[in-house]
Amino acid sequence: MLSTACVCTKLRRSARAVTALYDDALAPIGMSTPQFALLRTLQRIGASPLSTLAAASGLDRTTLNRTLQPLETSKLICSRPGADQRVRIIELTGAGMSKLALGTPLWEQAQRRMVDTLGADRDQLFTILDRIEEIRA
Amino acid sequence: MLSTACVCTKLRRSARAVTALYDDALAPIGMSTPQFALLRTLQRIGASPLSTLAAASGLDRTTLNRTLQPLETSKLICSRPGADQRVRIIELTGAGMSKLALGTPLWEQAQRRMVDTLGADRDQLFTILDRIEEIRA
DNA sequence: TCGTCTTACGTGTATATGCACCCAAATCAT
DNA sequence: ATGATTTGGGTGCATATACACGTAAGACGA
Repeated sequence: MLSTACVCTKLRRSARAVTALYDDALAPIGMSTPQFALLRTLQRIGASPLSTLAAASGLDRTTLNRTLQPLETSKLICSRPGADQRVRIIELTGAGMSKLALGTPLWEQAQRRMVDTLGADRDQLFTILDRIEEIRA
Repeated sequence: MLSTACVCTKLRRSARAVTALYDDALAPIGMSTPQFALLRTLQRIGASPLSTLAAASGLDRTTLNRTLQPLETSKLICSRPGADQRVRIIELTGAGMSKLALGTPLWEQAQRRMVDTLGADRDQLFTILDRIEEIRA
């Protein structure tokens, strides 16, 4: 593989590699990393409007909507209108929580692999990535 | 946006942010960052079989095929069979080279923005990402 | 040389991602 | 109250990404 000086290409490439690792780990429960990450986020913030969940995830609202569709089809999440009839509340179902419980050790396996590989560089990496996430202004 | 301990989520998030920055910069020539990166790679390695270009780019062969389609439609690249009738040689067209010339200062603008933001951390970041790219083994 | 194995590709399918544009509900100013 | 504005969502479209599967051409051994 050619080396690149392009920060964007470099980051995209590494993200793909890491995604493949986590996807492999999650394969037994038939979920992708973005999907599983969504369940984890929902668990943390609880039932929330679509836009709130999107903001929490750092995803575009429309992207989130599309990502939710297969999860709603497989009943891992459900949605209902809020008091404000415009909002759509997204919520974890019982099946979703079970899936989370099943997937967590699988996710931890990939995560441990990364943490071990990164060692002490992990803090530095996260610090740099924090800065990078704020760039688009 | 919620913070996350997940290395995968973190990397994907930053990659999206940086991609948006480069995409904005490249908007005047109507190309995405992955597309432009492909032209740059082609320029570096010259006319090559699909699989060679895929390996150089660190992309799946089938992903590359799909990414090439709009570029071939807009005549920025062309393809022809090689001596070995199985291979498909991908090549930059004149229009492709012109587009590269037009886009390069735009790409440099985004790249400079990143380099300035990262400062001395850039080397460390690249070193860490190099290690990360080798993880899936 | 004739089958067999390998290699290079293409396509079907599915998810990930976000912009432009549209609709409906809530809010606000007059 | 009512018309204008803002806010929350959904969809069409396009690209990005890769796995599974199928096909054709080259390579190679018996």
